[in-house]
Amino acid sequence: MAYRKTPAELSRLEAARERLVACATTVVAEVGWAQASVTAVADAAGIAAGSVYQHFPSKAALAVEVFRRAAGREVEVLGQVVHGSGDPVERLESAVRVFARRALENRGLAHALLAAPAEPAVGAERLVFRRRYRELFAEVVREGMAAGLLPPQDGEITAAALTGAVGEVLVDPLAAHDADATDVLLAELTAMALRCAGARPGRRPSARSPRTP
Amino acid sequence: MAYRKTPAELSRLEAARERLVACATTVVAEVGWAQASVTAVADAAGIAAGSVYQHFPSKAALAVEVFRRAAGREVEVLGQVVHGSGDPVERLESAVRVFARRALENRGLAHALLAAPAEPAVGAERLVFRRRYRELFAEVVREGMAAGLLPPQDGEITAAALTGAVGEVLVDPLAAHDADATDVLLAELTAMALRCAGARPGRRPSARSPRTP
DNA sequence: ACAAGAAGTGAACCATCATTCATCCCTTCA
DNA sequence: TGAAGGGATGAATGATGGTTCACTTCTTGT
Repeated sequence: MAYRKTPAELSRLEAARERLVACATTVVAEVGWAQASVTAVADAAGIAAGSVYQHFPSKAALAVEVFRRAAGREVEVLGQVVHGSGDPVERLESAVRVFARRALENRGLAHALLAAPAEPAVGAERLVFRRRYRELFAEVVREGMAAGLLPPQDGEITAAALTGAVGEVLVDPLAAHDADATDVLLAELTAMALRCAGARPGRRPSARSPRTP
Repeated sequence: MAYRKTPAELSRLEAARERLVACATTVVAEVGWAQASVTAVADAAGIAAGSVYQHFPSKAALAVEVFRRAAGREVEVLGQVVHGSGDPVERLESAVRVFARRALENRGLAHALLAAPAEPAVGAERLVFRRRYRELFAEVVREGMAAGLLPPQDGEITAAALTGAVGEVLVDPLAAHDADATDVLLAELTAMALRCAGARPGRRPSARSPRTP
């Protein structure tokens, strides 16, 4: 009799689950949470609707997993920048640039993570991750104040403002889509962010084309 | 026979419609769009669910009307401040303070207008009004630049950032609710906004308690 | 006061999905 | 090879909530 154990069969299960999460992420990035029905997601993954429940107890659980994975990646990347090298102001500038660039590279996903209407479970998760974004920005702002590079301010509020500001600029169809316009947008955004935190202007003119990580 | 004409009966109809919109606004401010079912709204207005369709062809139409009224009031008030007296920087500061204060005074409504998940029709309307907010901020930023009070920048981007920043700070449960904390929050917010637009600091120390319209 | 017409009612209707489950099929082990 | 244990299936189920409509109630003008 075939007992419930399976040597490499488990990996097939795990792979199917991963594939499901990946496909669901794609669907959500393309059509938003509201249009991402269980059927649509299952179709995209090439499985039946019922099979989704082999991997997740509910649609909400799948949605939360999708959100956590995607948002976690962003927080991870942002954390690397914020905790990287350079003075606090440089790191703040890099953080905003990286945050914005990644969002511009995958607008659909950025919209889903930051703004798209979603079920309550995802909304709650969104608040959690927004706070993480904010905490990262707040850290570097506080460091900048401690180093005397930024004027006294409430780091939390500045951080919240930066999160909201970048999101607002990115989310609705304001900027063009060609690479040149993207560079200009990034330059304006980072300049705005530095002003917002009170960094003294006129350090570097915020170079356009050369690669600035 | 009573023909379809009605002298003062029309006003009763109009009053009922107004009452419906007002009650729906209250419900939305209290429980959000998602929980504001036709039944709930009708109950709040003291009418039957079916009667809603005497005044609006669909729930979406009612929702859009509710949104337009409320958001229109905000745009109106903001426009008065932006087109009021004082130098551009003063008007920018006032605009942010008024925007934020009004939102703090009615958090539920602010959340509904700025962030709460909503049906597509309301989402579309939200984009329209966000653009109006932005245009107002952008105007005063451009004036500030023309007057040499603000450094060169993309007024649209700064305006979008201000809208997003204020929304972000206000919307999620960050700030306390007592009057004192509100004053501090408003002071920090306006200071952040002035930095964000690049206004030279140190003009007025942004008084706390005295009434600053 | 009465008839006609409009507004109000709320239970029934219908569409949309998430979820379930009887069944099928594939893999595993004797 | 064959039987058994689970994953996979997808049509049926159920819940939710917007919308409709046959009927009641109210107002109006004769």
